Amino acid sequence: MTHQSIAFHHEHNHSHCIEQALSQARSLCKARKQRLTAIRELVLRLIWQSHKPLGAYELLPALAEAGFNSAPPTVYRALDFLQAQGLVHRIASLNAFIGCPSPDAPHDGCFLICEGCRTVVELNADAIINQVQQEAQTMGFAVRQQTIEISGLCPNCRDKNA
Amino acid sequence: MTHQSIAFHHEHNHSHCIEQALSQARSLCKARKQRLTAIRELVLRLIWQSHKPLGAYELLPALAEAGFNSAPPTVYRALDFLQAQGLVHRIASLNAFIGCPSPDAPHDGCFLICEGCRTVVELNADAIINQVQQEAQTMGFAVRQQTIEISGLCPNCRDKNA
DNA sequence: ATGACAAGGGTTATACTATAACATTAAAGT
DNA sequence: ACTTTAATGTTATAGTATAACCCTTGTCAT
Ligand SMILES: [Zn+2]
Ligand SMILES: [Zn+2]
Ligand SMILES: [Zn+2]
Ligand SMILES: [Zn+2]
Repeated sequence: MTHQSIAFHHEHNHSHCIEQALSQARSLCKARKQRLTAIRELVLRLIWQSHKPLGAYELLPALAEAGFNSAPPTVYRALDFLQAQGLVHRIASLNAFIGCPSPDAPHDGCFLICEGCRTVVELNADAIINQVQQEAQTMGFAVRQQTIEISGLCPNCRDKNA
Repeated sequence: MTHQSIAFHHEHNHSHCIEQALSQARSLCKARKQRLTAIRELVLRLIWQSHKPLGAYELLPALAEAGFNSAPPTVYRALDFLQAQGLVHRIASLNAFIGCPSPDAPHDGCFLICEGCRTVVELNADAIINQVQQEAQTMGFAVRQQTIEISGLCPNCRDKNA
């Protein structure tokens, strides 16, 4: 099992995913002198509850439960921060957010989105990104950002449907 | 100049783009026994006013001017039809719609989006799509749909900024 | 310490995007 | 003509995101 595909294995030790994400976030923010406040950490933890992307409004009830203000700006501010730090990605085709498993270096994600179980896996897709760069270059186009979101069926759901 | 990149050349004969798109749409719909009604054709024509994507709500005033009902469902229905026929694509990262220059065969577009002039070009990106297929396959993932949207600067805007 | 400043968060309102549901009209097939 | 289906009109509402303003808290220089 590759590191990337771990999310497609439903029985993996997910608390490890959560703890690793939070630990990485803390050390990254510390190194960058950015403040991982209580709200921000909570939002990050909520997003990492699973490998399924969450919409901003799905986060609000949990913020309310935790005693924070739960108006939209609160969660969008936290999400903006987390995105700026590369800790979460926004999935444009779903209007939803997913934790980044490798936030050390800033990058655009490349996502496999299962339409069966809604699990999302972020690929290390250098090959795709290089291919895109190449195509763009022949058009004289200077790439700044890439949105690459692939929908379909993960191995589990594909087998079920077969 | 390649066929693909024509939209990046601001001085091209755009009425030719429009007429070709409409003529293709008429013949495709006829062949498929689908009705390209007045509203649908108008929406398609509006979208082809330029090579810049339009939001659904940007179409409403023109529909009103033409004497049609201009409530959101009207334009979304037309857009749904045009998308189903492959005549327009939705750009998820912009919540906007763009005409498809090659609607004969159904496909997911692969778009270069200029952040300077907002012009969008659809690539014939078999190479990218094959690369994506390959990456997905190694994960056991069955691709159904691809969202590939590249933002950056077109040749013109890149030169201006330099 | 203390004050000045910047960053974060609370709060209200609103903009923007998209769809549900049901009534009415127009088209197509018999 | 009659039936049936597809398209459009209409009203209401759901879902996503941001503007603007104010107050609190943290940061930092003095
Ligand atoms: Zn996990
Ligand atoms: Zn990532
Ligand atoms: Zn196309
Ligand atoms: Zn441009």
